[in-house]
Amino acid sequence: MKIGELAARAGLNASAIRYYEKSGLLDAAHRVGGQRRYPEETVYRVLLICFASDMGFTLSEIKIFLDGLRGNAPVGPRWRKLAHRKIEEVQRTIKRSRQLKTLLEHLLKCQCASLQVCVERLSLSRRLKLISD
Amino acid sequence: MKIGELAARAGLNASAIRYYEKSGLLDAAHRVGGQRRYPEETVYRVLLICFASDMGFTLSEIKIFLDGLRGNAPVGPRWRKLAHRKIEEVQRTIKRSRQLKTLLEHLLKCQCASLQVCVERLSLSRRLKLISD
DNA sequence: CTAAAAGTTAAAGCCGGCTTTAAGTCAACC
DNA sequence: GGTTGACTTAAAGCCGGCTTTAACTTTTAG
Repeated sequence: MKIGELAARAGLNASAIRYYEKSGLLDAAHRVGGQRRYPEETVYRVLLICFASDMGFTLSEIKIFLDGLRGNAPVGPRWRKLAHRKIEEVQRTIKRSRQLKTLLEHLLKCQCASLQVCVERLSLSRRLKLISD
Repeated sequence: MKIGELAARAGLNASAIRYYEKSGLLDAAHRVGGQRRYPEETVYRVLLICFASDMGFTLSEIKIFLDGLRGNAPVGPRWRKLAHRKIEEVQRTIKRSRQLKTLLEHLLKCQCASLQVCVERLSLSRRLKLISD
């Protein structure tokens, strides 16, 4: 498979694939006349990269993730550490997102005199509470 | 209040404050001998910017948000449109985050032979499901 | 056989949100 | 009144994750 087909099957540009190679996420591909040729498995690997990327992993995190893959199941202390860190990060994100959603939905229909009042009513973030002191 | 104090009270660098001014988030400050002087209210405005920024708004979105403030309560069609868009965005974020959390917690304790198996068991994203076809 | 399509490289560009740098000015204290 | 620290500006730099550009080679279709 040439780079164009691989890219198309993963929904990426060829330049992104080359970038992944340069970043160490993909091994240097086998060449024919200077051109990269890929085996079928690479599609899976690239789709994994896309998935992790969608999930908000940075490329260097994805490298740790992929380096930890053994028989397609991730393992190893580095990986476990990353996973724990990510879980905490994700929990904070969820909390923040819920607060924001609550605030926005409230603001769209509220009659409060000021943001401070809304924020108090919704018991939002310490940072914004500081404001109303 | 000079820029350094304002910055300190908002937990920012002075350069960030100057950047906000240049970006139109803060009005050009009153000057004394060429130096910026701020009234107390500006602290509130900057804290609002920090809060919105924490919440994942871009600076240009924050501009819309602040431009819509009337008596500290946001209004106007531009603002309402932004709010609706943000709510959808936030919903997607929450969904994605939950999936990721589920996947990571599962991977930390699972005995699945491969990621494909995990993904199937957890009924995850279409994109990764494609992989297991 | 030829022309177009797809591949190659290194290097530069882009985005947002600042920070840093350089060179200079102002203010606060002794 | 001099030193030091906080301020000023414009411009450049940084980060990640690519894309674009330019100049070139290889493959493929007709």
